[in-house]
Amino acid sequence: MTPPNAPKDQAHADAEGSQSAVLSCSDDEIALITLAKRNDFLKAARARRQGTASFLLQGRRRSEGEEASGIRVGYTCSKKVGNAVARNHAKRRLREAARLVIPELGRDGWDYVLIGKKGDTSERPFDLLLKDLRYALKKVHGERKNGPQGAPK
RNA sequence: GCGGAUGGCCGGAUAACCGCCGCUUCUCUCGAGGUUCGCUUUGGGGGGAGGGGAGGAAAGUCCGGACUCCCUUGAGCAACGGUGCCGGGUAACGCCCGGCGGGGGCAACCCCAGGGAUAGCGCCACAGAGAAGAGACGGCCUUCUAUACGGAGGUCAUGGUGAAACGGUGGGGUAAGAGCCCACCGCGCGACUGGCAACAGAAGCGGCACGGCAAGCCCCACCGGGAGCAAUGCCAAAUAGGGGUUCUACGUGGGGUCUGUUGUGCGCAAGCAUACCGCCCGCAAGGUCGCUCAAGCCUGAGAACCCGGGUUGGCAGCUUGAGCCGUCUGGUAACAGCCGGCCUAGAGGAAUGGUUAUCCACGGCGGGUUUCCCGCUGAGACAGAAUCCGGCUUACAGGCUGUCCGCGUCG
RNA sequence: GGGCGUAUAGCUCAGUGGUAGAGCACUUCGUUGACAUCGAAGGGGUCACAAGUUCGAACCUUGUUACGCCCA
Repeated sequence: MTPPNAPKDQAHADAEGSQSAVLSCSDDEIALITLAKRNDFLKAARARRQGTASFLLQGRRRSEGEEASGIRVGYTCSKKVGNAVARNHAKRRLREAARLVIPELGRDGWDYVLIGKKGDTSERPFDLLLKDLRYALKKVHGERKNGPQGAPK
C-alpha cells in the first residue's frame, strides 16, 4: 500500500467493499483490526471498562469522523505483568480469546482494549477466560443507550 | 563402594483440531502501462498446495570487530582513556592456549590487575620513645663537679604499643653494648649454565645497607578520532521557500576576452583601437585537527549560533557469513590448512501460538505379589531474536557422558 | 534496540581511605491557662547487595539489583 496508490485503493475499497470484504468473511463476520496508535489506546481508556478475574476490558463506540466499520482490538500488558516471556504469553492468550469470541459478540464500529493482569491472565483455565470475555462484553455494551439488557444480536 | 576434581553435550518427545509471520508455486479477481489485439510487463486483494519459523544464554551491554555517517588528510608532540609476567593463537580483544612466579589443597586440581617503590611526590589514623636519609623519651654504662632529681660522653640488648619497629637464633666479646667477631638461617650483588623469553640453578663476593601502599598521583611499554541500524540512503505526502544576532573581507600580478557591460578615440555606418569593471588563470594574505610541520582545500560573499515550520508513512540497510557440519594433515594446545557437503527466522507496537491426548523424567498421597508395579494428583528450570559476528559476565529444574585423584574392600 | 546516570536516617541532601553527619520530621522536658513559636536533651543507619585491593572501604576495583533520563 504505497502512498501514491493509496487514495485509489481507498476508493476501490469503498466502491467494492461490500463485495470483497463481506463476501470473503462469509455471513456476519467482520474483520478484526489490531490497534496500534497510542491515541486510540488513550481514548479507549477514557471510555467504559469492566474488570474480570483474568483481565480488564475497555470498550467504546468510535465517534463521527473516524472510520465507521470494522472492529478494532488492542492488547496491553505492562511491565507489571512480568518479564518478556510472561507478557508475550498473556498477550497470546488474550489474542486467541478475542479471535474466538469477539466476531460473534463484538459490535461493528467499536474499539476494544484487553489489559493483562499479573499471573491470572496466563494461569486461568482457557474456558473460564472465554466466559470472562463474554461477560465483560455484555457489561460494556449494556445499560447505556440500548436500554436495559439491550439484546446483542 | 564412598568422597572429590575437571571437560563436553542435551535442555522435554509425538500426534490431532483451530490460528500467526515470511518464502516458493498455482489459481481467481481488480487496476495501470505497452500492444502487431494474439498477448505481455507491473502493482493490489482473495483462495489452494509445499516447505521454514527463538536461545545456551536470545539477557546484562562489560570488551573487541564488521558496516554506516561526521570531522580535509599524514607525521610528531601534548592531553585524556585503556591494557599490564613471558611466548603463542586470532580480523581484533581486557578473550583463548601453553609456560613461569606466588598462594591453597594429602592429591587430582583450583585461585591471583602478577611491570616499576635506588625517577619523583604523597599517605601510613589510634596506640607508641620512634612510622622512614633514623633519631634518642625512659633506661643501661662511663665520667665531671659538691653526695645530686645537674652537665658531658658512649650505647640500643631492654620498654605497655601497633597491620608494620631498621636482620633472626646461639656463642664469643665488652664499662655497658653493638655484625664488633664466629656458626647456621635470611637478605643483596652475582661470573657462569639452561631456556626464544618470563624465569630457574649457581661458583663467588658483601657484614646488612634497601619498610608498606602504585584497584594514591605517577614513571615505563603498548593500544585508542567521534557517534551509532532509532546509524544511513531513497521514494511519497505535507509545510516552508523563512527570520534574527555576531564575526570576517573589500588586495595584487600577468595573460586572455572588445561575440560580457560601460566609457573614450577614429569612422556616415558596419566596424576598428583602447581604458575601468566583470569573467578565467596565478600569487599573496587570511582561515582550516589542542600545538608544530607538511600536503591539500576554502575565501566577495561566507561562516557560526539561535528562533520558527512540516511529517510520525513506505522501501532499502536485513541476513551468504572472520558461516555451519564431517574426514584428513600440521601443532602439546588454542588454532590453522586441504577436500567434500549444507543454506539454517527475518518480524517491525513487534509472528514462532491456543486447547487436548499419550509418552518421558520429578515431587506428594494411596494401594499391592514392596531391588519393583498400579492408580490419583501437581508443577515441566532460566528465559523470547530486533543489523550481524568473536568473547566475557550473570540466571538455570533435571539429565547423559569422558578423563583424573584420595580412601576402603576383594582378587 | 542503543546511549547515560543515581542509590547514605521517615524526607531532602553533605561526606574523595581512619569513631557516619546537617536541615526538616519524631519522642521527652522546659516556657504557656492551653496551643503555636522558642530553648534543651534524646532516639533512629545491613551507607542498595556481593566479592576483591588494603592493617583498615560509604569512599578504590569488578560483578549484581532497583529506580530514573535521552534518541528518529
